[in-house]
Amino acid sequence: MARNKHPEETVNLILDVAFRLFMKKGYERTSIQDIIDHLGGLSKGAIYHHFKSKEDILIAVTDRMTADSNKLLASIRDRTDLGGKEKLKLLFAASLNDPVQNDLFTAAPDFNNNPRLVFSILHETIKDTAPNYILPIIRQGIADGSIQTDYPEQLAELILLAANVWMNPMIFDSTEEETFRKFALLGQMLKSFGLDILDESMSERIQELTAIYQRNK
Amino acid sequence: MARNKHPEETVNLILDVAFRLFMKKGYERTSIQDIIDHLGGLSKGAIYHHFKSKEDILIAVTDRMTADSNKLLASIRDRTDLGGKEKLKLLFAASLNDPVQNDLFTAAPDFNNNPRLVFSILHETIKDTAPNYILPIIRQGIADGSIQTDYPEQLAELILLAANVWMNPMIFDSTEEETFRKFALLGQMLKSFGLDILDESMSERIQELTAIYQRNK
DNA sequence: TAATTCATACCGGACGACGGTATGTATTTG
DNA sequence: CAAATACATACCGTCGTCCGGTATGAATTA
Repeated sequence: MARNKHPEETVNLILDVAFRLFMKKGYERTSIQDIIDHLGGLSKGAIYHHFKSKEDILIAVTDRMTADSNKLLASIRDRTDLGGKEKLKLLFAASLNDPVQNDLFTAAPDFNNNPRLVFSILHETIKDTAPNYILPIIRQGIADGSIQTDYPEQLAELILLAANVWMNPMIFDSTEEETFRKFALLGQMLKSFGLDILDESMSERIQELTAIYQRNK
Repeated sequence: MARNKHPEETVNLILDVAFRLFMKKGYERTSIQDIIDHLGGLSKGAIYHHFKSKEDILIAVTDRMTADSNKLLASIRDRTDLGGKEKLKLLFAASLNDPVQNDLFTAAPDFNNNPRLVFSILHETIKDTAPNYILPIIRQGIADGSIQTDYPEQLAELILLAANVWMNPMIFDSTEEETFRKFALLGQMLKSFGLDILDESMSERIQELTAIYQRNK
């Protein structure tokens, strides 16, 4: 393979291929050789020139996955025209309606046999998304009176764990019906914290995503 | 190593060693050779005589871990002298006060770098414990009027996910303070579902367990 | 403009460790 | 005593990683 004048293209190619394979076959069952075979001529040396290990590729892949999502979260978090509760609601809606969700659910990653991926999501959710994106919003909500809780950090974690992990139909292979019921219960729980932020259109949307996943898995 | 007249002892030895290593180093970073080295003379042949794969050992290890716990859950689930809500409360108390928890938290498994273990817990919680142990109790509670919900399956999952995974200080390396606050928020959430089943003594107990973990990790 | 230097993209084989298997042997069991 | 079982040993293919080497291009110098 000829030397690429724009090495970032090579990096992106490797990440594209690795992403697809990790999602389809799982991290542990994807070998470096598998990746090479889908690289169209590039070699093992190329991979280890750009990444220091297989684990390093996984980290880059998940980083790229969440980068866009985090940008969306940050843009809502940093708005100055909304109260805390409004931001939370918008955040749910915007995340669900993000068109890239369609791509992800169409890809239908096999999380059921993907300990590494699930672990990454879990870890990222608790250690990054909750404290850096949800917590500031909740704090704002406390300040402006739209959210009441004595445990903002924990509320951020619990909400995200339920919404990001438990509600994710790809992780626990939920049917449309189950997703609907999970969403309803999540709504009740949020309401009990004074957060009446889920609505019918969101429920329909997540059922739609579930259906996409079930069709393509 | 001489042939053992009681092969179950060999099986248990293998499981003991594997358990300790999986907890300390994580599943993926524990090699078959590591296990052999701690077996006191036994060889690879012995392991592969009793287990068909490394994964198989992990399954046996986790099965043994949850067997006792499940026995406790079943004994409460099957009592006929208690209402649904009372059973739930007793279940929380009994699980926390089980002395084997001290051993586990003293062992201080490194879940932070243990995707397989965390995944196993997550999977077992949702696919086994929730439907087989919690759900029947919730159904009973609905029947006897002590629990109200339209989504018993989902409530069982959500409660257990929060209590078993989120609240587990070993998984997210919580401090005593964080554990206390998580427990308080969990209590609020349960109360919102009409389940005022957490009390001060449980809070103290889980803080005690957290302290044990933090000392030994 | 041509020659030189140097960093970097990439190649491809070697290596050790890994999980797993085939086969042999001693001991127990029925 | 024969079959089944408990283990040992030698070995296999694959894996992730490393590393010496080459090709290419950009910057520097002449």
